[in-house]
Amino acid sequence: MTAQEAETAARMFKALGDPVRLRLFSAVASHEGGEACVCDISDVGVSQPTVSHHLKKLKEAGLLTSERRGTWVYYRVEPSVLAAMGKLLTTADAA
Amino acid sequence: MTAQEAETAARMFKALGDPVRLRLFSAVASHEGGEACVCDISDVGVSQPTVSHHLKKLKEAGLLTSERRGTWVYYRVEPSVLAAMGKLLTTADAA
DNA sequence: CGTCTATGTTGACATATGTCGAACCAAGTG
DNA sequence: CACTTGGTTCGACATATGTCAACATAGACG
Repeated sequence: MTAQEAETAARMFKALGDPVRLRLFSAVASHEGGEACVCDISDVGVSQPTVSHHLKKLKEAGLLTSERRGTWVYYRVEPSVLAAMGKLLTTADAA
Repeated sequence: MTAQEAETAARMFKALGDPVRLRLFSAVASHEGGEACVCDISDVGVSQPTVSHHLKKLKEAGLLTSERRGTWVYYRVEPSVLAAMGKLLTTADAA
């Protein structure tokens, strides 16, 4: 595993390395239709700006995408990235 | 996913959220016999104390175990934890 | 247009993190 | 016992991170 590969992969793991982000991510992933409005998942125990901040981080890490539809903003998971991380874990030998 | 579950899982993701740790972890996992002496994996571009520091973090996160055999200290991966993280990723919906 | 609701952005601040050099411990060797 | 090699711990420091309150923006709706 090269330094650059590690850098890229570490960004994704790091994004999930915060309890609030992990819960937000899980909430989006488990929500009906694979997407969730912010208002549906923002009861994680922190203030609303903090939720927004974490969602932005997850988006920057490439784990989520967002789309505004009218009043609400919907987040959905990026499936390919999920698969890549899982593979990296189960076949760490080959990495 | 409860706050406590998230806290526990996030610790593991966080541990892999640093490029140096990810490389160390990958190096141990991919090493012959599933274990590696520190001297075998310490060429990741940081000083040796830093390597030791990161290995300690990985150990605290439950991802690695260490054992001293004579002069050298050997690290090996904790397979169960790996499986748990992989499962958490691929079935984020059920989490 | 004005205003209300839903999100995002900014600024500030306390704490955590990654890094190193120096000092320290552990085992082997003379 | 002194010396060397492998590894950890300590102390310090710069930077990153998580958090909030305050402010800003985007649509909806009258």
